[in-house]
Amino acid sequence: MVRRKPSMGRQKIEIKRIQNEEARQVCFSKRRTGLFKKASELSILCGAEIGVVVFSPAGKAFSFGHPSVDVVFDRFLTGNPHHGSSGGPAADSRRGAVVRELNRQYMELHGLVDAERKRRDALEEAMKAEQGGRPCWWDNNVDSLGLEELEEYEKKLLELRNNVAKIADQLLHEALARKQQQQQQQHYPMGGAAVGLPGPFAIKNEDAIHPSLGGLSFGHGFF
Amino acid sequence: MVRRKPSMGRQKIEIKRIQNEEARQVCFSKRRTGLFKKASELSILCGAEIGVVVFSPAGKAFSFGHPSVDVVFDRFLTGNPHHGSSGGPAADSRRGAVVRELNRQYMELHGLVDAERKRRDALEEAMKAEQGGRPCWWDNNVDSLGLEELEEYEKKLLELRNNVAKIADQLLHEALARKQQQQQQQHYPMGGAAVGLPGPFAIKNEDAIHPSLGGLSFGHGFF
DNA sequence: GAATCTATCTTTAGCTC
DNA sequence: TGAGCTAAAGATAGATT
Repeated sequence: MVRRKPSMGRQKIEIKRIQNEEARQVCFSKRRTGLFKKASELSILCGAEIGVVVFSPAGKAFSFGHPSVDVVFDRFLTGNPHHGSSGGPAADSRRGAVVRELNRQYMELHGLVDAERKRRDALEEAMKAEQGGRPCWWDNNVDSLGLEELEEYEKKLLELRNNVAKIADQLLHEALARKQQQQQQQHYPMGGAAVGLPGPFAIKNEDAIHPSLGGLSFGHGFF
Repeated sequence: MVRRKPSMGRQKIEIKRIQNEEARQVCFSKRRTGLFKKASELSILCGAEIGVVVFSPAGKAFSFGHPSVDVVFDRFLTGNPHHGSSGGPAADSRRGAVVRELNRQYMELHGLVDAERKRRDALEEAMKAEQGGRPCWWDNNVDSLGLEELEEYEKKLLELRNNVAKIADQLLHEALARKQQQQQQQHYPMGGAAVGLPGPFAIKNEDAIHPSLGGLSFGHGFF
């Protein structure tokens, strides 16, 4: 009859960096799982929105989010005032820098158009006065030479500004979409608890992001 | 002698939304604290980088990060391949959409400038031929009427495009900087554990973001 | 390395102040 | 509203497979 080892059970540990690399890796896996479970429970129990990102020491990324990391981070970054949809007034603050600069440059260019228009008008005036009201044969075309195009430019520039505002607003979302493509969805069976997440949860493991790491050796391969 | 109630102790609960609003709020506070503590321990024990954002049901944001939420999220969003500095090649992909669209619009406008230049040249040619080489008295000024300005425009537009590219690249970092100003640093005494985080940790509570909520009443004030 | 086990440590539900 | 209490629930260090 073998003396059943009664197991020391869980031992108290000091919260400081674990020196043993293998033990550190095991602890990382266990606690990362536990952290995601806690996050999941918090979001379910209290209806809170949560985003968690964890990078292993080797740089591998894991994430948990409800309703999704992307939504939560976007809301965090844009200072979304409420549950409201993004792209509303909150988006203005995010794209504020771009639009402000575009407005400044637009006003500068608009000033040039205006100055050009005035100069042309004055020139036409002087011309008519000197020639006694008899116009050059191509006077009818003079407007199409530059002013028309300049005004076309001005219009285009306005469009440009508006487009850039929209694009700036989409910047983050596109980046996030790219991320989602690169990520494989990871199932969420959790230790053995089988909580069964009811809502649109998402746990991701970004394997595909750092393909170059595959060739590097990190001791025992800490991810 | 009053019968000391022996306390039922912790009761098992089902992981589903807590209906009682007050109980939900209490649970949120406790578990949020616990979640941040777990995150902190994970980052210390395993040297992992972690970012956590939690929105209370009322929309108030809390965050924990090591080394900081901003760093971790930026790394997550840009797909930072390693610990490297942000703003490197990864930033190109982030601003790709903006720059691509600006290039498209720039090419369109450039086409207009070119067409205008050709039309003007042709017109001047025809004019000279018809008048037998005798120019209008203001022929010397004709070039300054529009073409010069158009070319000025073209140049400005190029600057605009380059500026926007730079600005787009700074978008996220500016948003992050704004966030940091709005946030008050919150101490991290944790329940009563006094773990004493040694590194550059950061727990934040974004009180200042939703001043308008101050006037709203959320039942018992769920934040 | 990942899954399992178990004794213990840690978290927290329900109350009280 | 927040801090503290108590005891049961839950997480996990260490060891084993």
